[in-house]
Amino acid sequence: MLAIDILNKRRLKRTGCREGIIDIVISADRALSENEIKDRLTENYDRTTFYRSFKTLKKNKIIRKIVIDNQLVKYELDNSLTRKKEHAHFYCNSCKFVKCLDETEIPQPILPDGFTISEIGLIVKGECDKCSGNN
Amino acid sequence: MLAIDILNKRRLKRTGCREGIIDIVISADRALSENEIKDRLTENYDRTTFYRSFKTLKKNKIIRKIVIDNQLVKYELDNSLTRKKEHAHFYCNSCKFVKCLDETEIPQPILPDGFTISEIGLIVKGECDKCSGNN
DNA sequence: TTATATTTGCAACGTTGTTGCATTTGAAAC
DNA sequence: GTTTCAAATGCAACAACGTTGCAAATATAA
Repeated sequence: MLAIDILNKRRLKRTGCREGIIDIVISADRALSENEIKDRLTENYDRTTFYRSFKTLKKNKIIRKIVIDNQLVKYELDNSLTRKKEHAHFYCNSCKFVKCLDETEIPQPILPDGFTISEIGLIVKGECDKCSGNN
Repeated sequence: MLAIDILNKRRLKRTGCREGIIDIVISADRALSENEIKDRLTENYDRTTFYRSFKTLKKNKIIRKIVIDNQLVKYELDNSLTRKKEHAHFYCNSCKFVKCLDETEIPQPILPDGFTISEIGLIVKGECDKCSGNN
């Protein structure tokens, strides 16, 4: 999976910032925060450019936003590109990493009549094995 | 249920800001944002005081934070005071209100060995009956 | 009424995120 | 390779959010 192909397929211009973000998210083994991504970029981009790139990539369903908390957001490759289904996320309060919980079932929400769903998010917080001392 | 009693029971000082926030959250029929609460307060408090009151009330399990999105947080009376169990929340993308989904089951997360849970949050986004045009 | 630990308000600061605008650049056409 | 033009970038400015340190005010307990 190449950043270039992903951008071309969506008729988005190939720019350094976009390619960099996509490459990093593709090769990451877990969801990353904006700063974690920024630190891994080989080149420096203006804050504005960086934010705008995220917005574009989100809108085009290339990356997916995982809201852990206000002021704490992580990004991963969109489900449509990973061919993963909707899944929950675990956040370790100590080491701050995020892990996909592929086994945990996302419930079918029971909504009042007339309500429609566009998105669902399930966040589990706690301590991972290394931080809980239970490993 | 009185704000005074809630504060006394936890040995917290009864201050205007704390009492005001608690009173508003008790009488609200849905989760409110900080600004919605601020607007309903009869007195004005400094931003710092307001934030610190929230922190204290959260820490003492009087109010509960519902993270809708980064930059959008709502508060409701803590489950321990409402005697409600853990429940999901619905957020209407159009009218921005939050509704408790008491019927929707919160799944038991399946975690790797050694992982522990402290908190779980299930947010459903979409359109309510009034905004979806399906009512 | 007094004493004291807590809370408040203010000033200052840092982060996050957006907008407008001039400049630069990617991609397509020639 | 050169030209063209819409789109993306970098910069400045701005607004909201959130925290910290500190002096002054205040709630509670003695």
